[in-house]
Amino acid sequence: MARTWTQTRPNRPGRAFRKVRTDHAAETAQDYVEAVSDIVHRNGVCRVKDLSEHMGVSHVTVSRIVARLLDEQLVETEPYRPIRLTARGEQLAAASRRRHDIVFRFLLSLGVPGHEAGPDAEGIEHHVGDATLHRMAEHVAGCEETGAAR
Amino acid sequence: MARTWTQTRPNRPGRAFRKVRTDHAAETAQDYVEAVSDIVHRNGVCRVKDLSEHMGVSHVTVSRIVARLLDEQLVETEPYRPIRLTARGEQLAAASRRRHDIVFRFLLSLGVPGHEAGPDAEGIEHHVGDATLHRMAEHVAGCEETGAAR
DNA sequence: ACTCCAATGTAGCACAAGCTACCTTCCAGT
DNA sequence: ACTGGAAGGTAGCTTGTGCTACATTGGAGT
Repeated sequence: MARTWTQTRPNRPGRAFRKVRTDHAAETAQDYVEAVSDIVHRNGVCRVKDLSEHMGVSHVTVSRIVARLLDEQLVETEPYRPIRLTARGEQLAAASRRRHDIVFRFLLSLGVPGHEAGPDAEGIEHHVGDATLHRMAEHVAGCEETGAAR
Repeated sequence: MARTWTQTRPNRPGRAFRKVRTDHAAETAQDYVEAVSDIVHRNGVCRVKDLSEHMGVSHVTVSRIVARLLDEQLVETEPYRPIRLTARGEQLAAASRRRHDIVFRFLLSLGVPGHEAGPDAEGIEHHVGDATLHRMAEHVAGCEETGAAR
């Protein structure tokens, strides 16, 4: 096996590992903002219920997270009213969706079947750095140039 | 505003959402078990201190997580003593490392520079399904056949 | 205009993972 | 043999995300 222990597991304290709790909150924000964007485009409005179904969690969880997005000025809403994205929220949603699309299409171009590429892209998208994303985009472009997937 | 679409709309293909986030504890277990394995191979023994440096968190966080791994019989240890993997722990570590290696080498074969491939692989490895992993392995094999990683 | 119920909000619990502050243990060097 | 400092354990707080149970709201339909 081509890998030695110290090569890929540098003892650089912490840098290679995420700070789980902190990062996760940011990922969640992105996921929700992206979901709001999707739902608004599809349904016209986005309600707590829509989000709770989309994310597969209870409405309680959703409304707490929406409250945080409100604090962060990513969404605006009032009690019992639909949820809209602010300009900042739209920006974040667009960036997230772009990233997601690249990862998703990259997986397809790799030959991963669509039913697995979707969930995998959801999980992966938050963990690809700029260089990796760029390489993925190039790979997708290369494949689409020379024909269908692979 | 008449919302007549109160029934659930299934997610569109390609937007299937990530599962419950309680899988997260399992990811942590894998990361720690892999780290213990790495450290034992490198240093001979693995201490709480080594883990806290490796993971970039305080020793308190480490010892709480180690206690959980103990419950799950993935490691064995005693107070103030080094941490060893059980047979189950070794198994899990081996599986995790295999997965990690494939993702890491795949990123390299894509042309991602090593200093970014490491952290990205850490994040990505837990979100790669079997089909994706298989495709990645094939891609790596293909690249190593036709020459070095670009 | 009222009423009923789905949607939403609130209270309060669990648990993971982060921290600081403080206490205990072990062992290396005298 | 002693002891001081590093390693590790414990207490207790914070935040994030999940839940159930219960209270409130608003709008659809009578």
